[in-house]
This record gives sequence, structure tokens and C-alpha cells, in this order.
Amino acid sequence: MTRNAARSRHAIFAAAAAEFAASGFAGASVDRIAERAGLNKAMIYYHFTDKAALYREIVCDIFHGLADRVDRIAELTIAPTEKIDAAVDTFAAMAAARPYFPAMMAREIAEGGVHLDDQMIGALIRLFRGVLRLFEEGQAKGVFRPFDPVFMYFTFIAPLIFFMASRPVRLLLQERFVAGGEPDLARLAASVPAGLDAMLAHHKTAVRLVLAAAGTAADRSRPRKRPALKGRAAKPAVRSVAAAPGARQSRKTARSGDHA
Amino acid sequence: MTRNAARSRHAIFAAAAAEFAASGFAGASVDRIAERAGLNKAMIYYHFTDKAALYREIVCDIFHGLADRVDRIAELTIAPTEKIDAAVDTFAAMAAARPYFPAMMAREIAEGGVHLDDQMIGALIRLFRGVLRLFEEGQAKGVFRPFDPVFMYFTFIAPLIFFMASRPVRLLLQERFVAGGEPDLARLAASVPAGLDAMLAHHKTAVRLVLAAAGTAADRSRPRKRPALKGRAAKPAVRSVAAAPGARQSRKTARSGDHA
DNA sequence: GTCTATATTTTGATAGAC
DNA sequence: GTCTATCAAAATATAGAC
Repeated sequence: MTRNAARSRHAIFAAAAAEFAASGFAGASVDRIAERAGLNKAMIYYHFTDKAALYREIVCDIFHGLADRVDRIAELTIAPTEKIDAAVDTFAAMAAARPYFPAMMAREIAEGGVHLDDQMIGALIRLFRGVLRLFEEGQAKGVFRPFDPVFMYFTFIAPLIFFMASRPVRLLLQERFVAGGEPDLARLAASVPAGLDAMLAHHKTAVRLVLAAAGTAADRSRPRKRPALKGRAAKPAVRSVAAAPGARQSRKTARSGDHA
Repeated sequence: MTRNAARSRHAIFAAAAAEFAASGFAGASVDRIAERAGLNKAMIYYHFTDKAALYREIVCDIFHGLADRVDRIAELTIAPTEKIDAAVDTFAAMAAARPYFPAMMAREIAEGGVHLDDQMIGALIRLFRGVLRLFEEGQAKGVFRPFDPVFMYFTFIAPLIFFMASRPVRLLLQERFVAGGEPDLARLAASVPAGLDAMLAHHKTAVRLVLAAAGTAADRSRPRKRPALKGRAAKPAVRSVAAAPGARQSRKTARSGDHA
């Protein structure tokens, strides 16, 4: 394959991912994908078998990408709690690298897996097993409570996916109600531009509290800062709420940006 | 409107909800909705303006239904933690009454709110404010930690929605891997038939741990049992994992059924 | 490899009989 | 209120020129 062909293929892949994330599988139009890619519709059928195959390739790429990263984290020689923090960051990094990922994952859940072939199921299982491994290691070492790792899987990933996927809705609400001057909703609006980093901090604290074995005093240990997604220093978006009891944080002081 | 007309309207509403949940707005076919309802396609346009109006009515009904229930909980004279437990149960009750609700909510998030008109936004805000009120009451009384209620909103609802909406996928995986005899995945499979009640117990414990102010010893208090969704006694699906440290529960002992 | 042009099916929505 | 029949637009996918 020539360099130009590879570029075309990639353009289609990127355009399709954006279109699928925005409109779902059925809602995505092959015409619009071609338009987004700046190519002709026939090129899509030259580079990919059909719409479904294109969709499957994108979903598989997401699942395997996440599973790769989680597996790498599992093999690090750091404490179980640190691995959980790293996993939170890796989901955020995935969303930064592939902005379509949260919406597509939320859709795939709702879709009931009607597009899942054997390969996709394999990738999904890889991710699932990888995350479960992180929980079970912590339990084996006695630093995590006894809980059902399957349920904890949902406790862990769902708020992340939901928050990241809901960005467009949050933007919409901000738009409507900041103008309308509804004070109660400035809070929701404020979660948009500065939201992601603050949400990651919140989620790390929350997961820590849920995981920690009694006596571990998880609520007194702050999540450690990790390298930011794109090399930029991970400035703490907010002071850890767990570390500042009684002092309600002002959301307006959060400064670091949400992902694009 | 005659009794028969009302029945037709309701049949269309129910059929559309199932179709939208399964296939999304764009994926839902008006022909298939009519087929599911056992009526002709033209009836849909007689009883409703168009496909979008039908969709909006269903989503609005969900949001207002949830907001109604949450508002009612807020006015009870019980402890903040009890209200949170009640809210968990009310989401489950909503899913039992309207099985399409979790999938549609997951889709609506991913959809970016493209179908949201003013009325739907109003309903969404009502639900949002209602849940936030529960958090803020607990914080005001000093029994909840200082956290950002907006982020906690996601911590609270996302695992519930995700777990309930993922039922078809979990069934699919069960089907494929129980036959294949993969022992690691029996665990995921096991979460299906007996999953919901056990997940609710897990989630109540998790949320309690995240909410509790330091010194409240939330991990020693078990969530109180509440009346089950359909009048049937709420037999505890599993012993509270938080109350039995060290004794890893057997998921196979859970007996109560998942919702239909 | 990339395009234009087109075949075929399905879609949302309506007209009009009863 | 409920149906049959149908329109016009949009959908996926392909054929064939270059």
C-alpha cells in the first residue's frame, strides 16, 4: 500500500469514528463519512469491506488499545492503589487520543452488542480481565476490601465513560443556562471547561474510598499525581477534596482544560 | 379519546420505547415500531406528530418519572444516607417499570443531546437538581464529606445505568462463554441472572463509602433493606460484603432474579 | 487508487378510502 | 380511528471509466 493510500485509509477511519460517535452505527451515513474524510464514498468500500466492518475495526481498536494499556499497568511494580490511579489516567489518555471513544463505548453498551463479532468480544474480554486483575491483586494483598470485582468493574469505568461522553450535553446545558442566568446551573456549566482533571481527581478519591480495606485509612491518603496526558505537567486541577474536609472547594478556581 | 384509541396510543408508545432502546433514534424504524405495536404505520402519525415527537415524549416521561420519585424521596424525614439508598432503589424500580430506560439514557448521553428540546432539558434539570439536593442535604448536616455534587452525580448514576443497560451484552457473553467453558468468565456470566439485586447492594455500599464524612464509620453500617420493586419481599441477594470482611462471597449463592 | 454515475432498498411521511 | 397505497428522499453498495 502506498503512502497516499494509507493516508486515505486513515482519513476514512478518523472520519468514521467521529461520525459513529456522534450519530451511532445506524445514524452514521456513509456519505457523510466520505464527506468528512474529504474523499469519495466509493473509497470507503475500496479500503473497507462495508459500513459494519469499518465500525468493527474502530471498536476493536478502542478495546485493544485500552487492554494494552491496562495490561502494561498490571505489570508495573507499584502498589495496587497506584495502579488504579494509573488506570483512571489511562482511560482519560485514551479519550484524549481518541475523542470518540467514550461516546462509542456508551453506545456499544446500549446497543446490546449487536455488532460484536468474535474478535470484538475477545478484545472486550481482554479489557475486562485486565481491569479485574488489578482489583484481585489488591484483594490478594489485603489492601482492598472483599467486593465483587465484576460489580467493581462498573463502579470503576462507568462514571469515567459517562462523564467524558456527556461533554456535549454539558456544553449544551451550559450554553442555554449561563445565558439564562440560572445560578444553580452555573455549577453544572462550570464542570465543562475545567471539568475533566477535577473529575479525574474526584474519581480517584472515590474509587480509593470504595476499594480500601478497613483500617487502610484511604480517605487520608491523597492520590499521587501522574504525568499528564500530553507531556504537559499535571497541575492539580483542584485541591483534593478529601484532604480539605470542611473547606468546600470553589469550582471556579479550577483552571486546567477539558479535553478537546 | 375513546378507550381503544388510548390503548392504541399506549401500544405505540411501548413499541417505540423498546425499538428506540434497542436501536437508537436513527436506528429505530417507524415500520418496525408499527409492527411491534400490531398496528399500521399510519397510526403512529395519527397519534403522534412524527418520529422525533414520539421519541421526545418517551424521554421526557423517563426524566420526569425519575425526578418525581427523587423529589418525593427528598421530602421524606429520613437520614441523608437512607435517602441515597432509596434513590438507588428508585432507579432500579424505574428500570423494572420501564425496561427501556437504562439503554435510552445511555444513548441520550452519547447522542450529545441532539434531540433535546426545552421541555426535555427542563426534565433533565429537574432530575439533576433533585439528586444534587440529596447530596447537599447530607453535606449541610455534616454526615457527608465535602465533595463536588456534580461529580458525585456521575459517581452515583453512571454505574447503575451502565450495569442495567449492559444486560444484553452480559447475556451475550454468558451465552458464548458458558458453552465455551471459560472458567474466568463464569464470573461475568454469573452476574446476569442474579445480578441486579447484588449490584444494588454493592452500589449502596460503594456510594456510602464515597459519601461518608470521616469518622462516620460508613463501612460498618449496612444499607437498610427496602421494600422490593413489585411488592415481593426484598430478600437480601447476598450478604453485605462490607459486613463480612475476609469472607469472599460466592456469587453462585445469589438467588433473586434480574429484572426482565 | 480515485472518481462519477447509478442500481436497489429502506426510510419517514402523507393521501384518501372506509 | 384504522387501514392500503404511494411518494420523495436518503440509505448502502457497486459498476466501470480513468
